Order: sequence, then C-alpha cells, then structure tokens
Amino acid sequence: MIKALRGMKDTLSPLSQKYNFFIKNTTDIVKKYGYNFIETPLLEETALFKRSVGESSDIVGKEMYQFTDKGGNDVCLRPEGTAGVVRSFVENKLDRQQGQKYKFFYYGAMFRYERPQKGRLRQFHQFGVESFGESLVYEDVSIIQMAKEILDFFGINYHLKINSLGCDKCMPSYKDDLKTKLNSIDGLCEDCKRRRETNPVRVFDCKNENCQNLIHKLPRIKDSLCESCQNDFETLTSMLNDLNIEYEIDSNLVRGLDYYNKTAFEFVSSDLGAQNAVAGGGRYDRLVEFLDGKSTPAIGFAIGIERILDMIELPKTKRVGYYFGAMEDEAIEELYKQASYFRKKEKVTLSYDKKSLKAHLKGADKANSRYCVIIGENELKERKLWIKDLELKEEKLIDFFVQ
RNA sequence: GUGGGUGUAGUUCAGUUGGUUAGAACACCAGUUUGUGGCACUGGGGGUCGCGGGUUCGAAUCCCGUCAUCCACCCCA
Repeated sequence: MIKALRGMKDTLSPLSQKYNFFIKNTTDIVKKYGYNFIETPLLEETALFKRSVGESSDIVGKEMYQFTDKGGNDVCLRPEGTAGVVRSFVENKLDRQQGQKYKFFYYGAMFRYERPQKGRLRQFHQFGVESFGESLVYEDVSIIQMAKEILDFFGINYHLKINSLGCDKCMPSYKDDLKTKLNSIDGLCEDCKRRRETNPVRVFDCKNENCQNLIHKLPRIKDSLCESCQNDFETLTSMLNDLNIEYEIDSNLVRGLDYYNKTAFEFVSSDLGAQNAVAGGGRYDRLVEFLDGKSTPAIGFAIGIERILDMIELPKTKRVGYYFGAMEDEAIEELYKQASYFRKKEKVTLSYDKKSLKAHLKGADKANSRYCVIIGENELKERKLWIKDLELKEEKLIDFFVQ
C-alpha cells in the first residue's frame, strides 16, 4: 500500500470542515482590517529563503525541501510565507509607490523537513498577514489586536509574549557586545557555541539550564534599545494596556528568523504540546531592502493552522436538506428525477439502493438530513412523494414534480 | 540528527508463565415490526496480530533486524 510521506497528512472531513470554518472566519476578520488575499508560489528559488530567513537559521540550515529542477535551478518548497510575499511585493514594484500601504493575507502549505511530533508536521499550513509601508508603532498594536481578535473568535486559550529586538541603530552594537561577552564564557552547550557566531541573541532562547545560568546576567536587547525603539516599545505596551490586551514582556523571546527587528510577539497556548506557539510574528523593516527593494517598513504574523484547529470546536450542525430513498427497484429512476429537481435549491442525499423504509430513515439520520423523502410501491402508483420532517416528526404526501 | 513509548478488526483496546478455531466495546449490515428514524434485543460480515528472519513440537506472546507512528530534545506556526 502506498502511504503518504512522513509528516504529511490528508485533511478529511470533519477536519476539513474545521479548516474551512477557520479560513472563512479568519478571512472575514482580516478583511475588516483592510487585508487582501495574495497567493504566491509554493516553489521558489532557494536564494530567496537564504537571504530572507537567513543562512544561520535552522530552517535554512537543515529543514528545507531543496532540490535542483529539470532546468538546473536551485529551488525549494517554501518553509514560511513572508519571504514569498516580500519577493512578490518587490517584483511587482509596489515598493516604488512610496507612501502607499499594502496589506496582504495568505494561507496555504509550508514545508520543513523535521521530525514530526505533536503540532509539528513536514507539510503544515499557515494563515499569515503582511503589512507594508507602515512604520508607525500603531500598526504593531493593530496587528497584535487583530491576532487577538482571531484567537478570541475561536475561543482559544492563549498567553501573549512580546519583546523588542531593536533596530539597525541599536541591534548591531548590542550584538557585537553580546558576542564579546559570550566568547569570554566557558561551558556553553554546542548549540550556543554555534549561536554566538551566527546569531548571538538566540542564546537567550536556549532551554539548557546550564546555559541559562551562565548567561543569566548578560544584558538583554530590551535594556539596550535606542531612544526611538524604546519610545515605540513604551507606546506599544501602553496602548496594549489601554486596549485591555494582556501580555508578558519576555526578554528571552527571539524569533527564529533573521529578518525580524523591533516588535516581536508570540501567542502561546498551554492547550498545545511542547510546540506551544499558535501564532507568531513581528516587524521586519529591513527585509524589503534585503531583497533588492526600496527600503519599506513591514510587519506581519502567521498562525499555525493545524495547531489552532487542534483547539477549535466546530459548532454543532443542524439537520439540513433532504434524503431520498426508494423501496422498489422500479422507483429508483423516478426518485432520481425528483431528487434532481429538489437539488436545484436544497442539499439532497440520494440513495440508489432499494431498502426498507426503516433502513432509509436510518440513512437520513446518518446524513443529518432534515427531511426524508421516499418512493415506494404506493407512491409510485399514485405519483406522490412521501415526505417526513425528521425533526418535527410530521409526514405528508405531495405530488410528483413534473420536469 | 538524538532519546523514549507504541504497532492485534473500520476505530479504541484486551489477549495470563509461549498451548485448541485471536476476543470485547463502539461502528457497519440485517432481523425483531412483510411501510415509520435516534433506544433496546438477536444475529451477521470483517483480522497477513506492521514487515522480514530466528528459537520452539507449537509464537500475537521470546530474540534479532527493519519500517511506521506517537511523544520529547532541537527548532518553530
């Protein structure tokens, strides 16, 4: 038997219904904030992700589905959504429209070659938004508020973590300083030794207790922000306070993708497993320029669809539509015609099998139909349909519809 | 890539120190009512015991290998 590849799942009903339920309602919410749908290719040039996500990240370093296509191009399946949207933004010259604001939302499959576990698949789905051209911190507030609105809509239990990663003015000098300090410390784990060379801020993310003790006293980026970043962060927190959005400032919060700066945030939920981030994002003011566009501020976030679906309860569905069944072989063709007529307006479940009335009523229950319509010996003779309302338990006979 | 757990019916799982024809519940189908659903009762169909090899008179059970899956590390949505 041929099976799906490791870490790749089919989405069957009822999960697929949950998926649609999530997409529809989330789409409605982001549209209220002015976001428009964008779709970018699943396959992109590998260089795109190397330059945006960053060579030092695990995603690029070891998790990409990368291969050479028949034309000899170095390509890979997208491991995240932002890079492709930014590429499209630049390629379509939207960066030339200085002062214009662009807001996009997307959803679809992402690919990372990792060991699957709870909340982690090799092919998974994200719903993401990206806002371009807005440098003011109010947009950061707005996007966090929007994420919160989405999670609240679905009744998700979560906890919001925020941090500031600094900007071009304050981050580089801080990083250099941190690197020097890290180099003077002995006993860091192998991962942290690697991190201090590539992306030193990430050591604060290390879950190794020994490392945490060693780096405990090192300065955090949050305490080394320049005036502008500091002011923005204060505005952000005070506005979140005013909006009654609860948060925790987590100075260890460091996003795993290199393009982030300034505001970074993550919504985590204790209802998930170890992979507890249900949504995450932040500002990436330098990325458009990295990808050869005109410097354009931007911010975005993504929701892990499988993870949020795990926590969503689908509302109970009411009985809907009609179930059609025949009790005689000779009635089936007539039944088909009558069902077709109904199907112009209503959902119709049609059984081709000759069965007892009881069996058909059971079938109607299983199909969650509101009405059960039967043609048996009597009905065929009199050219009438027997219809029972399964909720009100009322039944009647109506004439056949002439086609 | 590393560690641990688990693979038996469509599903969730029993299966004793190795011993007749591998069981249950739910689900499915039919009947009890020759035309009245959800409940109940009765009956029925359905299994290469993950796969390969080994030990044994005999393996779902013990041993080795392998694959899959789950959880965790790492990392992230």
